[in-house]
Formats: sequence, structure tokens, C-alpha cells
Amino acid sequence: MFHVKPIAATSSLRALAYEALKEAITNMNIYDRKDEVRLDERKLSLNLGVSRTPVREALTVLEQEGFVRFEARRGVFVIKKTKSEIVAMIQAWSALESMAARLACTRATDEQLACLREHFPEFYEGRPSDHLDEYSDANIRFHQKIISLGQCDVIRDITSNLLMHVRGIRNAAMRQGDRAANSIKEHVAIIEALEARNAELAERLVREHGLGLARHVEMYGDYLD
Amino acid sequence: MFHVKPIAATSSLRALAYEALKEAITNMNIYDRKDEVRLDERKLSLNLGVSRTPVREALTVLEQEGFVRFEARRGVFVIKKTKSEIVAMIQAWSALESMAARLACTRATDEQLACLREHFPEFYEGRPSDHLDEYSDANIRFHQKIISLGQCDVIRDITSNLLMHVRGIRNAAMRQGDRAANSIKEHVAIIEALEARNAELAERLVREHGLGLARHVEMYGDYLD
DNA sequence: GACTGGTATTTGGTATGCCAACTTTCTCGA
DNA sequence: TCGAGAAAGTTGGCATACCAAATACCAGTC
Repeated sequence: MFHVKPIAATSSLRALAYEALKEAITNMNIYDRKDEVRLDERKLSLNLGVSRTPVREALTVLEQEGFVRFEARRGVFVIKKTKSEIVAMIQAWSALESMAARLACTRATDEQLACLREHFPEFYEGRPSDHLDEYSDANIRFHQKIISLGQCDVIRDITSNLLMHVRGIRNAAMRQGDRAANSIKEHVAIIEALEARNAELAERLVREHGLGLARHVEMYGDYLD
Repeated sequence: MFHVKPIAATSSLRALAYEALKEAITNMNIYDRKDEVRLDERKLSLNLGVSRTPVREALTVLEQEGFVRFEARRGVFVIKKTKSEIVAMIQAWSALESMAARLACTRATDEQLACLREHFPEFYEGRPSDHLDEYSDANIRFHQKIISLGQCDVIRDITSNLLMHVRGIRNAAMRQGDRAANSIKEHVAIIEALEARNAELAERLVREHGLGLARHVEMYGDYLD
């Protein structure tokens, strides 16, 4: 037996349209512009080279995920989350990630936990303010790694969607008030709690780390709205 | 100036189809039957009296919510969750509800917290095993009440979807091994923690209550799969 | 010039038709 | 009798056409 094409299974046009639109929306940085962005179904179909049907079905999914809003005979608008909505998403995220940390303490293997320390050398080399961009990426990856160690698909899927909405905010908040140094200390503490398989502590540290971000956005996130 | 009608705002056919399909799916108790249930787009359109387009868009939403699965040129199937998927949903639920309890301790008014004790007299009258049906309803309402007291829309929306999937399981688990009596004790403890505005305790009690259900389904939920 | 009323255009919502792929059924020969 | 293969029927995916509502535009009046 030899390996055939790994994929074949040419995705549906709907899936392709979904990916294209999601990428476009998440990359446009809606919070920079003042006016609302309207999407024209017909122009999108034309640009994507498909008919309106798969575009509409893709937009339906994006509406369900909270990215766009349909207004009958008015248009499809890209949703700008308010500050309180962002805070609410971070709180939900904290709840789920802390549960993932708890689950990881009993489910993850020693090797998987060791990966944490190895994969994030940034946390152990001082002066994070020098490489904020790389650190922001590592930050996101770190939290995703904890969630994957929890091995709970439902938590993974829900947080994956939440992350889409708050990714930009996370990075912006990092740059305010020199939060990076403190953030790294908390990350190290979380890793140590996981390695000690102290579920209660890991859960609490992750939750407080997340809620700290929520409070920070609550206080200083006025550039939203 | 005189008052005109507030508004007609007749929902879209898509929304109507969505409601009808969701109701049909949640009421059919998929776990009783052995074979998978297939939905025929054309028959559904015929029965609902609309064309296939709004039905397909409604099905797209239901797919996103995890109720159905599209298979190209094969059909649309109602998804039967496996035991481990149900357990994962209960774990995610526990995480979110415990965060809601934490938030409720600082956000809810005294009046709102007092409502808890008043609205659930079942918890204070002995012998719950005599009225399991009413108690099951009160059980669901109680947990939804806690979530609403948390005043976090994101948590409310996500758990609302999760509840759709686990509603049947919750009631079934209640009847196994005389869990009702113990469940009530835990509910009372949760109410007292909330009234004392003890965020740490309320959060922990809610989490352990939920994770207890998860463990129970894990052990005795073999009728799933 | 500002406002009113009507008309043309735009836009999302819906219905319908076609197509390729998959199933089922039928056919026919060994 | 049985099974391989062809033909017919289904089914979801997509494209297209049409509709009603909302908007934009424009002439006409004061």
C-alpha cells in the first residue's frame, strides 16, 4: 500500500469563503476605524469568484460566532465589540483556561508538562520589554498550550473562538503599564504549579492571571467603544 | 402625535426554521434510538412550507452549534454526542458556572440573592425523591439563575448552548443512585455561600457540584455511546 | 434654498433550477 | 442462484432569478 493524496477532499466553497472572510475580518483591525464596516454580499461573491449562496452560508457561520450582524435589507456589518463585551469574553476565557489547568494536572504526562518549560524560554530570559512582539506571540501560544494540555475539546473549541475576538486586545494590553514583566512572573508560577501537579493552585493562578487582564482592560481599555 | 403599532418585525423564515428544527431535535431524544437520524432538506422545506434556502441556513447554524453534521451528497445527520463529549461539556459548564458564582458575589444585589432562597423552596422541603420531575426542573432553573446573577452575557450564551446538549443527561443522572438528596444539600450550601458573598467558597462549591456530575456520568453513563 | 413626494436603484431574503456524486435498483450473463 | 455492472433515482452544493423593503436621487413647490 502506498500513500495517496493526503487530502483530496476539495473543501466546499462555503468553507473556503468562510476562511477567506474570517481572515479578512480578523486582519482588518476594526478598532482603528471609526465608522462601521459594511460587507456587500454581491461584491464579496464577485471578488471570491463564487455565487452568493456559499458566501451567505459562510456569513451565517460568522454571525453565529459573533463577527458580523445581519440587518434585513440594510447590509451585513462587522461587529465592533464594546469594552464590557471584551471584558466578559476575558472572564469566560479565564474560567475555561483555569479549568483546563486543573484537568491538565491529572491528565497531562510528565513529558507534556516538561514541554512547557522548554517551549517558552522567553519566560526565563530577563527583559521582556525588549522583544514585545515575540513575547506577545509566545504569550498567546502559552495559554493555548495550557488549554491543549487540559485535553477537553469543548474548552478548546470555545476558547479558540474567544481568542479570535480578544487577540488584538491581549497584545495591546501587554504594552500598557509595563505589564509584561509581571505577566512573565505569573506564567512561571503557573508552570511550577502544573509541574507540581497542584490542581488547586494552578487553577487559581490561571484564573487570577486572566481576571487581572480583565480588570486592566476594564480600567484602561477606553480606546474601545 | 399618536402612538402607532410598536412594530411588526415578523421574523425571517430562516429564524422560524431554526426555531422549529431546534425544537424538533431537542425533543426527539436521540439517545433512545439506535440508528442515526437523517434530515432531508427537501422534506423539511415541504413540511415547513418554505424553500430549501432558509432551511439550509438554519441547518448551518445548527451545525455550528453542534446539533447536526453535513455530509456532502449523503445527508444531514443529527449528532449523537458520545459519553466523553458529554463529560467535556459538563466540565466546561462547571468552569463557566463557577465563574458566574464568583462574579455574582460582587455584582448581585441583596434582593437578587434573596430571590434564590425564595424561588427554590423545593430545596428546603425534605424528601425530594417524591417529586423528581418538579425537582429536575427546579434544578435546571437554579443553575441558570446562578449564571444570570453573574451578569456575564458571554457566559450566559455559551452555557445556554451547552445546556441544550446536556439537559436530558442531567435529569437522567439525577435518578441514578439517589443523587437528588445529596444534590439538594450542595445547592443549599451554594446559596449560603452566595448570601455570605464568599466568592472563593461559592466558586469552589459550584465547581465541585458540577464536576461531581461529570464524574457520575463518566462512571455510570454507559447508556450513551 | 429647503422641503416634500414620488421614482429608480440597491440590498438582503427567498425560491427555484441545475449538477455531480452517491445509492439503490434493475439487468443480464455465467 | 448469484454477482458484476449499468441505469435510474436521490441528495446536498451551488448558481441564478425574483421580490419586497430600504435607500438614494430628483423634480417640483413654496
